[in-house]
Amino acid sequence: MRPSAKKIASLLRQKGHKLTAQRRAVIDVVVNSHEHLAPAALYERVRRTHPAIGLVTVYRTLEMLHELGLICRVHRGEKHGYTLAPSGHHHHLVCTECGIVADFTDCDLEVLQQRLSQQTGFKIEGHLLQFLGYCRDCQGGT
Amino acid sequence: MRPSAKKIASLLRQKGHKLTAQRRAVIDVVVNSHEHLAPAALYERVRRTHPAIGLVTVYRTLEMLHELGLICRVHRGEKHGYTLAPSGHHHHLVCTECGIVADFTDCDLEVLQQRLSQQTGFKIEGHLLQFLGYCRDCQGGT
DNA sequence: TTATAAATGAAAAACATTTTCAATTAAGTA
DNA sequence: TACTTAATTGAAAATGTTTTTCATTTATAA
Repeated sequence: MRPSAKKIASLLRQKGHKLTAQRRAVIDVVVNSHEHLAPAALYERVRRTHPAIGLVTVYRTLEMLHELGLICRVHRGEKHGYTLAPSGHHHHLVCTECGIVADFTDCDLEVLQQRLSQQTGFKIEGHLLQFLGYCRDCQGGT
Repeated sequence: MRPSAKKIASLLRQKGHKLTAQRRAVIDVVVNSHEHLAPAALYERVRRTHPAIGLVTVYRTLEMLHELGLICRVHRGEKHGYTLAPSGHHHHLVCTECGIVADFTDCDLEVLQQRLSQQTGFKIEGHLLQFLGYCRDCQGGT
């Protein structure tokens, strides 16, 4: 489930953060975008409705949302950006062309993880799984 | 199989690249390190045997090796670095503490990939899979 | 209201990476 | 071996990204 802007806002306040106009604006952009956005791109979008916002504030808000687990980082070649985090364990399928993100939850890596752990002696804490490709709309053109 | 420095060197020349002392030095460091190294860290190490090398050259060499598929990028939180690429399809198990990398080859993601492709209409071109944890040596301390 | 701690924005600092360009050099050829 | 040439190198500058600093503003609780 993708969380709503309202839900995120109330969570922020629950955690003792102030709900400012700037934060609302950032949250709105994140919630209303299905692509993942780099801080600079997000900044540009937020400026449309909130021209006075500073890039620093975007960075700070993203960091905060990330710490609260409300957004997550997406990798796309050398670049990366953030996208809304649906509740619970999940992964991304990312379009390399337009950046749109589809979420999925089933990854079945427990067996593999268990075996790797035994073979290597590593204490495994997490995994990074992401598929890259072209979404329906981006398959035709270059 | 981890490729040897010699093998990498001959591959470079095969591809029409010159084999300079600087490149040898970078390759040696990569081959003799089981951690993944950020460009700056690699630069420091190469300087021990080759003090006159420039950071730019390290960047350029890494880029070249990456394009040839001889090294690959490892993610570690917000940071990233490069490590030697064993031949063929493989993935990494990375120690978040010391950066050491263990490789593994079996990931069994074809079934999942197939299903995701059908469900979403994405044309999937690749995946990013990596486990993060603590290696045997780094499990004790903080 | 008012008090106050948190948040903001501008500017500067800190980093990371890329570009430019003149000087150097690996490697093929005579 | 000496020559030629295109590739490579390193310093410096340019670019881009992220963080820090600090004075000012503001959300929120009393």
